[in-house]
Amino acid sequence: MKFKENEQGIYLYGEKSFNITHIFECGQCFRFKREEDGSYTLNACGRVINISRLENGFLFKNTNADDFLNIWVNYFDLERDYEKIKTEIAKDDIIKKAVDFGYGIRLLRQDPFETVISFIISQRNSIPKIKKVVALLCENFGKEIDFGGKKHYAFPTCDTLASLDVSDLAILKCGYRDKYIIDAAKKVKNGTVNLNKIGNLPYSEAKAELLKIYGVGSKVADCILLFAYGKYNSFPVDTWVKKVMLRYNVAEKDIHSFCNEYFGENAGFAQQYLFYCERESGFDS
DNA sequence: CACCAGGCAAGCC
DNA sequence: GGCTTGCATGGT
Repeated sequence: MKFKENEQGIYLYGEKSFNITHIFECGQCFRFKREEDGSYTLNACGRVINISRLENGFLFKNTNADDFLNIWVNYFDLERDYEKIKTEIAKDDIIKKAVDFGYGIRLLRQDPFETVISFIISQRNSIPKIKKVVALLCENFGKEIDFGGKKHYAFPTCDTLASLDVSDLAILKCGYRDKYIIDAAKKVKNGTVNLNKIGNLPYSEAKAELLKIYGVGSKVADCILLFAYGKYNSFPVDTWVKKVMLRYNVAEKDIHSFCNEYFGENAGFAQQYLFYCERESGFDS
């Protein structure tokens, strides 16, 4: 991981496994906007940055060396060797093609509470709809952030959401998920669910802690463990992944055991390449 | 009109 | 434990 600080921000270079389209469009994160110039504006960690692709690297605007080292290196998982992971998991033509297609994916280290709420919203929703609902949630209940002459909004705090009533979320038009959001915020606030200890728990215990939340099931818990806590043996199974696994001739009930055996401790990375390729490329024969 | 979207809880057995 | 059904909303 190599970078330089300049008057515009941070220039990241020499990293093959980094592509802003792959990172943001692969369905792990919902608070970004693709600008007309092809750059991406990201809202995360209470900050707003803009990332654009240059000839041999990427320019991160609205940051500096301190913030980059303290926040964004961790958020973008920049110290991990993705070339090595991709080589290890590319065991057949299906996963090889998916890795080639989404070669620049990185699994982000997102905020646990934001990830819990976002993936509660994600259930039985399309990604564009999820982005709309999350944006409305932030605009209505998040703290204002100024960037580029525009107003942006941080993700609402747990305290703020825990103080609301289900009816306060009617403006989100998120359907039956409104009560799940309130339940999650209240259980995190009163300590029924401890998001701080999950990172130190083994996979199954960490998952059990998340399943205490009304509206969090197996798939949403797996997404939270993978996208917020870096539990890379987690393998979320949704409708797209089920489609891919049909090509491996694996029955739905056997997907987890098969993938943990086949892809090993890096199953979560494989899942994300497969999901992105299946959804974006019309991979079918 | 039907069917689907990064599923889940509740009610059965 | 597994299987079935209802579920809010918007897009195609």
